[in-house]
Amino acid sequence: MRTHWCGELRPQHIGQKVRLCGWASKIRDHGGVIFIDLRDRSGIVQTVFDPSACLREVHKLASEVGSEYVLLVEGEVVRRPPGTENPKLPTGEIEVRGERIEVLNESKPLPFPLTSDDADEMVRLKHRYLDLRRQRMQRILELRYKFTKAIRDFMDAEGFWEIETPILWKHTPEGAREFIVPSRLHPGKFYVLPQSPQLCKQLLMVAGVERYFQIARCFRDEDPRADRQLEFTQVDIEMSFITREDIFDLVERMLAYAFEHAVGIKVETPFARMSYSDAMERYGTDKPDLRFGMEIADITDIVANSSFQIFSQVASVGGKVKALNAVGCASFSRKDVSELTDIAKRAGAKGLATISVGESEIHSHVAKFLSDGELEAIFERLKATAGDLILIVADKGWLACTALGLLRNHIAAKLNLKRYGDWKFVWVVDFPLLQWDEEEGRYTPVHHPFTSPLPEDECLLIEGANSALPKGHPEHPLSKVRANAYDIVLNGYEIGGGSIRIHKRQLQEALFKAIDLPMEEAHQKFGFLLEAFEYGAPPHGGIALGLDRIIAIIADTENIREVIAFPKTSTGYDPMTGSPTPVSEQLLRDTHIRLSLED
RNA sequence: GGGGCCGUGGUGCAGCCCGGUUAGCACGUCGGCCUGUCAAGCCGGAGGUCGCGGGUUCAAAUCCCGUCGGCCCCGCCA
Repeated sequence: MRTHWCGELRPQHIGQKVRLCGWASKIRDHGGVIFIDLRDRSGIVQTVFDPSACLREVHKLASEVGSEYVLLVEGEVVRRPPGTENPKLPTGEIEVRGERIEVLNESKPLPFPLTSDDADEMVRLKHRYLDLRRQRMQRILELRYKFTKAIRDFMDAEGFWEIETPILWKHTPEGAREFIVPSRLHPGKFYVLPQSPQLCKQLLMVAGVERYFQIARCFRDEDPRADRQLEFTQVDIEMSFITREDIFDLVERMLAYAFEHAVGIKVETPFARMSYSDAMERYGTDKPDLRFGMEIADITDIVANSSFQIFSQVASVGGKVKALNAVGCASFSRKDVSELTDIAKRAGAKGLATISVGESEIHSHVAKFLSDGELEAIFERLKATAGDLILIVADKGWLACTALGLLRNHIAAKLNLKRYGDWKFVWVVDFPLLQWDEEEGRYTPVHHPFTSPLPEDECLLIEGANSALPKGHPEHPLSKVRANAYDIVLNGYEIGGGSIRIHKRQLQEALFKAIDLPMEEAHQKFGFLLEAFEYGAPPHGGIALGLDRIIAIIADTENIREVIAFPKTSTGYDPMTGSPTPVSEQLLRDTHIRLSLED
């Protein structure tokens, strides 16, 4: 139908007759000359219908065109008259002199403007097919395609096979709440949609596939957030006969390749690395944003004996006094500071001490309790100079760090330190393998129950079984086992995580014992995997990357719905189709389901 | 499960605090004029149960209660 794309026309096409297809984006009818901006996937080009240069009926047809009419326009590419070029358009030096116009379809007036970005999201989602017509959304769709394409190209070159795994899967307790699918052929029984292809990809390793990947859809029936959806996509990878170094190397090269080939962004490799405990100590989070400094410092030793009772008391019971230098924030208003205090309190801190450093004086409600020597030592440790604002939280170590971590992010956002175009990847390693679950009264896996411990920590798993210390105690061997697991973090967002898996029965049994999962029950839940592991399972490990989140970061949006073609609202509703909906009585009967709705 | 913010013609907003004209503005839309615009311009018109229900009041977009929907956060997300 067409000879060219609208957006590709340049001065080099001048003189050519072209036939274009697209939508009428913007119409400027001067009574005489009519301009119609014709838009297709590639961009926009101005078409002109001049009554002195085209047939009368062509001009009449053009005058009847409405917004978003679907058009076929034929004409000659000409240079725009001097002074009328539009530098805002890539095609702005030329225009198409319309000689023929055909209305392929009409359009009703639109429910929201396609030319601005601030329409109500609900309306956009209801008419997503219109929303996706907008150039910004098309760029995102294109970016997402190019990114996954690059990943496929790269993984192919590395010898990986993309293998599809079942969507109808088996219910396995632990982990996220699952979506269930009733079985018509097995009355009263259900499939579930996979939270991730985790177990499948491990079975593929037992199967000798060695190098697997998949752009995999995953489903979790948890409350969505700005950066979460009920269904999302992960780049799922698993390899045999490797150590975590191999995974790091592969993923670093893969991301560098995809960033460069999809978006032209050069990414520095190798990525930074940081232990979990380091991340918590220095940044107060397991997903530090390394685009800016402002590290958290420990000043417990400086103020342990100070006359400020809150500090000395916390120190004497094993707590920590942590501080952060909000560089250049001395001028924060009372309101700003009270906002900071609220954030700290939300994290569980009892309060926030601040010291505002001036040229010759300091402003602080705690300074009078601190000696000059103590103040000097604090300034020195935080490299504080005039104009800075020091924030101090005294509490249990991890709580003080977490509170300051939140403040660090808040202040950086306020000071505009989270700059777009800065790509700071970091591997966070050596997570604890287990965490104590107060409610359930047992240890639970931080990652998942097939994550191996660091080789040097395996003995702690055995020791743990015989320890005299109460479970949950921070010094209990089981609290101290580090996992051979890793997260990858980009600009403060966790974009993926993985581990080297357990592949030996003995270690797996020790792990189940540590989390108080009887072998019998383990077999009920994961029997197929445990059995598979008895037939020569190779050492293996892998990672899963959150594709939606990565695309969102590149597209510079906090909202993951922006990078999903047909997303759902934060209650899991789809305004376009109206789903979820009730189903017919017949379908319920077929699938042996009786509803018991309250009220 | 809990908390915060929001809901006013098709779209984006104002009005709400301190109740009282015909609910205002911009965009879009419709009609007219207009031969170089690109946020085209000028003139005119249509379009609103102020999310819904209840209450207070002589009187409610405005105050109160409830409810529905949206967004964000905590819990949750191995």
